[in-house]
Amino acid sequence: MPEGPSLYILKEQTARFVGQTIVRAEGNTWAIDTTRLLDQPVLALRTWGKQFFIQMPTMVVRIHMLLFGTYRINEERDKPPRLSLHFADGSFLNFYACSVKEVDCELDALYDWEADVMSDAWNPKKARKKLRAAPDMLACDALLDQEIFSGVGNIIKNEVLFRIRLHPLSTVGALPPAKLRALVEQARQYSFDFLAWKKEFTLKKHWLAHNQKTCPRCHIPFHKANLGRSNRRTFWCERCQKLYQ
DNA sequence: TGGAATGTTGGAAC
DNA sequence: CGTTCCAACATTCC
Repeated sequence: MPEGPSLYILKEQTARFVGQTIVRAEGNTWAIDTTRLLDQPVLALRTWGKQFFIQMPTMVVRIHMLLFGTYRINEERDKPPRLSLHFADGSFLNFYACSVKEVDCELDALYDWEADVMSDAWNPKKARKKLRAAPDMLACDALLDQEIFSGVGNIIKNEVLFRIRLHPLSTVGALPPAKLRALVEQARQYSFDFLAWKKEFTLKKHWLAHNQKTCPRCHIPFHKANLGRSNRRTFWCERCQKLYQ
């Protein structure tokens, strides 16, 4: 569920709730008082990277799916919902095993919307500028930095690095300008490929590096290790992916 | 079947 | 005081 494109799908599927009023709110969340949601109209549903915001007149609730979060629309699961919102027309939206919290209403001041790779506001020039300002950062960490590439997760990281033939331990400052540009371009492009494949339920089938044993390009075994400050699982080909440092 | 994983946070430890 | 490390959360898959 949790990378940016999946949240984009969530936003699409829940657009029908914008403008509706919450007539019942419950769930096992401990972080907010669900009675405060009662009788509030949903003013907007937004995403920033992997986060989902429910904007109401007097509060904004943030949902983060973390690793295991799920949701259902007009459908129950066999697990208790973390947050369940029922609307005047009888429809409902349930979230499970996610993080729920109230955030400051000033969303525009809190988040850099130009950093969201799924957003119309995505600003590749600004992303390159942020990268140039962090020359010591490793490529594998840069892609997971939500301030630069909001919405990119570990799958997208591995696939982008493989696609642009960049070694995960390359330092950002050592990248030739064309490679830096490709990194930024593909962070967005792969995210939209991810979105299309996710919608047709063929995402895993299209993985070239993530969770793979052998390089599909040169057929030698992939390396697999937890790399970088982020210490996340990384798959790469020592032959195809060039190291810059 | 135990362990790891599409992720983040907060607090302890240094 | 800054940074780094680690547990916690909770579900699915192999």
